[in-house]
Order: sequence, then structure tokens, then C-alpha cells
Amino acid sequence: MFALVDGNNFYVSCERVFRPSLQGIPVVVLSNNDGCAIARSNEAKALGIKMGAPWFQIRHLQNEAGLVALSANFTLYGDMSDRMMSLAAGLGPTQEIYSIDESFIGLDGVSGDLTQRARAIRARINQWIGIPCGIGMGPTKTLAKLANHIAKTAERKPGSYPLELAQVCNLAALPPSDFAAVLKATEVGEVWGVGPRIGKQLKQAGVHTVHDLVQLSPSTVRSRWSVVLERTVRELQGQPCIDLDDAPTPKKEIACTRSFGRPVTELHHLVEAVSEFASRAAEKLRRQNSLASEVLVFVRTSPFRPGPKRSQSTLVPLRRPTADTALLVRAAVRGIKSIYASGYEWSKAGVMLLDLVPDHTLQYELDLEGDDAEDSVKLMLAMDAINSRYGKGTVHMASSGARATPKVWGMKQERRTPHYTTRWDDLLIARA
DNA sequence: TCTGGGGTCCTAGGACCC
DNA sequence: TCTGGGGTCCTAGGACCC
Repeated sequence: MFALVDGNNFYVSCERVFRPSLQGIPVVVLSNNDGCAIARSNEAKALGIKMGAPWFQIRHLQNEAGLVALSANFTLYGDMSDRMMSLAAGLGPTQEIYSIDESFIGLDGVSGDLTQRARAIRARINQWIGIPCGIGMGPTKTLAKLANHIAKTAERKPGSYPLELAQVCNLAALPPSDFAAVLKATEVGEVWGVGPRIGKQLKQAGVHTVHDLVQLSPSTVRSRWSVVLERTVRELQGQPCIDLDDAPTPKKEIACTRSFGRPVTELHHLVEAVSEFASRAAEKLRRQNSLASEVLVFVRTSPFRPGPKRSQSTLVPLRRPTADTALLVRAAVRGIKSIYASGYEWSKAGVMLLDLVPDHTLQYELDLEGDDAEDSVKLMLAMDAINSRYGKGTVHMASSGARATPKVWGMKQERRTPHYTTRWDDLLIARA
């Protein structure tokens, strides 16, 4: 048995904890550069705002419907996530943190009434953290996901499902006829693993609801679609195919990419940006104790703006795998210089670290050029320690540009809330 | 004026091997 | 008429996830 615990409209809920006045009104959280809506309160969903809707297309709702938009405050959401996850872990013996707002809990060996237990955990998260959650349970991860969808939808849209399934839904506890009714009431597109493309193909083949999908034989699905969808069907039929991944494996690639707040035309600004991205990526790399063998750098113009379009990338091999910020930044700068062209309005760039290997399998080689690998490790340890103690970017590569000067290429974030939980200066003050 | 960021897995097809 | 058989590795592209 599995449970999926998922924070409702997570980013919006995090903001509401510290600004209760946002309760009950339409709120969206915007992506970087205040580009598009990436989280919506129920009231915002009711206004018809779609996931990913560009801000400039919905901003008129500020005046017309009292819509409030906030810039993404990922520092806050990450910290709230940690708190929520630690409470969700109390539901069962194992936990897989699947995304910032979701975790799967392995329930094997848990005795007693699971629904009651889940309701208690949900209440605790609500009271201690202030985040409303949905909890779904089922014999496979895909069914737990589906149950979670039902739990949230039953609460948000009265009449869509039986009310007793709201907030906490255990599909394994339903009588067969009720289970079938629930599957019939759910569209295939809601299933974990069925995206827009496959969803469309399924509907063309006459498969409209989850109930239809479960009727298909796995071998048919495999030959007509793929092994991926076959696994999904088996999981829906109650046969576990996807294990709980409670010991996250290190990432195979690490990226840091950003759209710029406004178009960039000059090389030295791109050098600054790419240096910054490479430094960020290097920090992530060291955090998972890996070394990178290659650095990929890309830059492109906006697909939306008029003017000449161009997209360039280059793969810079490293002499040996490394996690040294200086070496990775140097490689990234070499890369951007090799693909830069003037006369374009560049809108986005990024750095990806590829072909990652664990840092303990570093292969030593003959010392032909002076080996400073050990110094490098010490230097990076010191740098990470300083930045952790005194704040991000306290020490950084000079090519990223001085901290004090605003970045030409910097992100637009006009509506960001304070770092309520991670900066002393931003702590809220309560007055009696 | 204005459209996010960061991942994973699977497959087909090409290059290359004997 | 007709052009081997079997295998590995790599890459690009598609689809999905949040």
C-alpha cells in the first residue's frame, strides 16, 4: 500500500500562511520573471485561469475580479516543504519525496484504520504548518496518485465524487461497485503518466475514462502504445510496477537555466549570466558529491518576440571530471564566447553539467601539469561553508559580476514576499 | 512591454564491430 | 528476381512529470 500526500495549490498555500488576508480570494503565484501562473488558488481556478497562463493575458483580472499575483518565492516554498515532509513521514515507515509538494509514503506494516490515520496526519500538517493537504491511498503508486486527485477534486468541486472521499481517499477501502463508479467518473487524462498526447490518442481509440483504460489488456496497450503506458495500466489494475524510491539516486545531469528580465545583446552580459549559472550548477553538483565531465552552454532568442531568431549550444569537454567552480565557470565562459553572435536579442541562456560521476571514483593520473585537485576540494569546501554561513554569493567568481551592481540580465520579480522563515530580517513581528 | 525551470525514461536509427 | 547476421553504443527526439 502507498499513500500520496500533496499540498493543495502549494505555493499559494505557503503565501497564505503568512498573509491570511489572501484567504478566500483569487491568488496566483508567477514563474520567474513574473512570466506565467504556476500556482492558482481555488478561486483563481474558478476564474478560468489555466496552469501556465501568461501573466499579460490574465492581468486584467486584477481589477475585474480582485486577482492577486505574487512573484515566486522559492526559498520560502522550499523551507515550508521541508516542514510538511517531516510531518507527512509520520504516516508510514518509508517516504519518497517526489516533488516540492508531494511525497509517497510506503504503508506496508502499518496496522489499524488507514483512513483515520491519514486524517490525523492531515490535521496535524494543517495545524502545525498551515498547509491544507490531500491524501490518496491505494495498492500502487498510480492508484495512490489517482486517489489523491479524487480527494482534492471531491473537496474543490462538490458533486464530482462522493463527499466522504474529500481530503482523504483510500481506494483500497471502496466496495467494488463504488470503485468502478469512481473510475467511470474520471477522465483518462487525469491518470499519472497520461499526458496530453497519449490522452488524445486514447480518446480517439474510444478510451475516455479511467474505467475504459483499466479494461484494456496490457499486451494490447504495449503493442499499440508503449511499455510505459502498459505499466500504467497494470498499476491501475492493482499490480505494482513502480517501486517506492526512498533513497534518491544522484542526478544524472544538473542544469541552471534562466530567461532574462529583458533581452541581452552584449557578450559581457552573457558572460556574467553564464558564470552565475555555472556557479549555481556547481553548488548543486557538490551537494550531491558528483563531478561533471562536460559542460553544455546554450543561448537563444525568444520564440515569441519579433526579430531574428537563433538558438546555439556547445558542449565543452573537461580535461577530467571536476566540481571546481573556477574550472566549470571557465569552461562555460569559453563555451558562450564560442557561440555568441552580435545582432540578436538573446532572451535565455543556460548551463548544464553532464556525464556526472561520483566524486569518490575520481581517476588519478600522472602529474604532468601540477595537480592541485586537493587544493581545489579544500577551496570549494571553504567557499560553500562561507556562503552557507553568510548567505548565497558572499564569495563568488569575479566573472559573475559584482553583487552590488544590479544585473542587466537579472530576473524580474516585482511582487516577491519576504523570506519569512529563512532570514532574520524578514521575520514577522506579532503584536498583541 | 509581456510566455518558467528542472528533470526522467523510452525508442528509433545510425555508426560501428566482427 | 537478388544484396548476411548479430550485436553494442550513442544520440536525438518524444513524451511525461511537477
